[in-house]
Amino acid sequence: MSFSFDIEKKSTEVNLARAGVIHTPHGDIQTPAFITVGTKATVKSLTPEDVSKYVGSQAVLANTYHLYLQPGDEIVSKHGGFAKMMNWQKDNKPLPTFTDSGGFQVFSLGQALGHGVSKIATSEEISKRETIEETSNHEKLAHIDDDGVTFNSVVDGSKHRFTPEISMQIQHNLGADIFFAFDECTSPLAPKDYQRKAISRTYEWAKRSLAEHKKLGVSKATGEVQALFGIVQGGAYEDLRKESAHHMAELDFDGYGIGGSFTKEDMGNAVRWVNEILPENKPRHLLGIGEPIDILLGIENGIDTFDCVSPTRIARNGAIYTYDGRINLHNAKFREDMSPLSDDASWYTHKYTKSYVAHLFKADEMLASTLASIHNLKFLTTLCEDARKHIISGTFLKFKEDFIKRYYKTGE
RNA sequence: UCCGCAGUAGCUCAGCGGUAGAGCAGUUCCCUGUUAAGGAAUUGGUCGUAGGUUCGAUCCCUACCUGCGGAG
Repeated sequence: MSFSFDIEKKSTEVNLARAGVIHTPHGDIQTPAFITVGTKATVKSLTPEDVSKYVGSQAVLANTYHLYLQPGDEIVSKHGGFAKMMNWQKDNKPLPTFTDSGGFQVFSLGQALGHGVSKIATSEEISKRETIEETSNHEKLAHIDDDGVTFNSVVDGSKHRFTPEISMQIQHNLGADIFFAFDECTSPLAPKDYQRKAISRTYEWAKRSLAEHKKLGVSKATGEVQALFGIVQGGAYEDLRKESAHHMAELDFDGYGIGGSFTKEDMGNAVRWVNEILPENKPRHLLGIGEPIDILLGIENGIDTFDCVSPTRIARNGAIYTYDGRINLHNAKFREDMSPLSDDASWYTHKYTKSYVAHLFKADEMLASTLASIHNLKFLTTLCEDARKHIISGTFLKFKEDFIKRYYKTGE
């Protein structure tokens, strides 16, 4: 069985939104869908059963950079791929997986390291970018050239090199159903001419990724066909985004990722510029995004799948999503709040009070991270499921507006 | 009863003749292809009580109170 994508229903209200199904050798993904991040072949603080059963995640995304360094992609391959290694399945049936190419680490361990630079910037920060000078070579853990990236391991400091070819070889060992071309993710604070250079480099790397993938054939780990997605870059610039989208659209990828940096205000626009160009019949993944509002904007503008560390990261630090906005369980007012974490009785986290989970956070208990992570992942997973239903029933816009009205009513 | 030691932020403790600091706790904030169970900000004190010395006492002196240890 191989890879394909069916569009089940195009939105009757907005041009780009659609509900679909991604078929993979390890099961289907109903889209739009939130893909849970398990960087090192584990979703932090959760068992695979938590993720499949209590969250209901359809797929997990792991990272090439991290698994290459630890435990090493050859070991992952000996397990039959990272899905098997981490026991990612439900009722003994395999579930789909993604791997990211390691391109993002070029940014997060390179230009961004030590600067507190996020890939999401405000336009204000971008206008002040000249105050951010080039990081000195001693501080950076990654150095980019046209052929690839040389970097130092965050595990032990040892020196390594990624090229598009090496990323493909590693990802064939990791064995995900869907994996990404090796790209360069730029800082939102990088000047435009650098971002222009980065999209042509990403284009060259995309062609090399595709060629290497074809040469390698099926996954070494699973013996199955893998789908390769090309990545569109271009920062917050409309012309660069469109140029990059045209680059990728002309290549024979199975689907597309939209990566890189956006301004908070322009994310929906950037996604629309790109998705109006990308071929309609191929799935589109928005890399590393999702706050609830961003997910709705992405779906409206033609995104099929998302992944994001935010739900689990903020969960580990005490924050959870609610339909009335994000709350911080460290706040004193939750000490005696007897209401359930989730109002929905069908959710696993309905059984726990805010007071209890707040206590777990204050006591520094591991279960706090577990419960909050289950909750936040369930929230985003459900958000995507609900969006899907409303696209099919033709009521997406009202659903989106109602959600946003309620979510932002109380704060921000 | 005597001797010694100690009383400084909610807790554990620094400090010093020029009207006080830290860590933790507390109170908040931040996190978007995870170097993240991470990071940041910030509120708290008539320095045990009462006198005295001094230009000036949390610091030196006296008494008292409280706690701990020792002697009896």
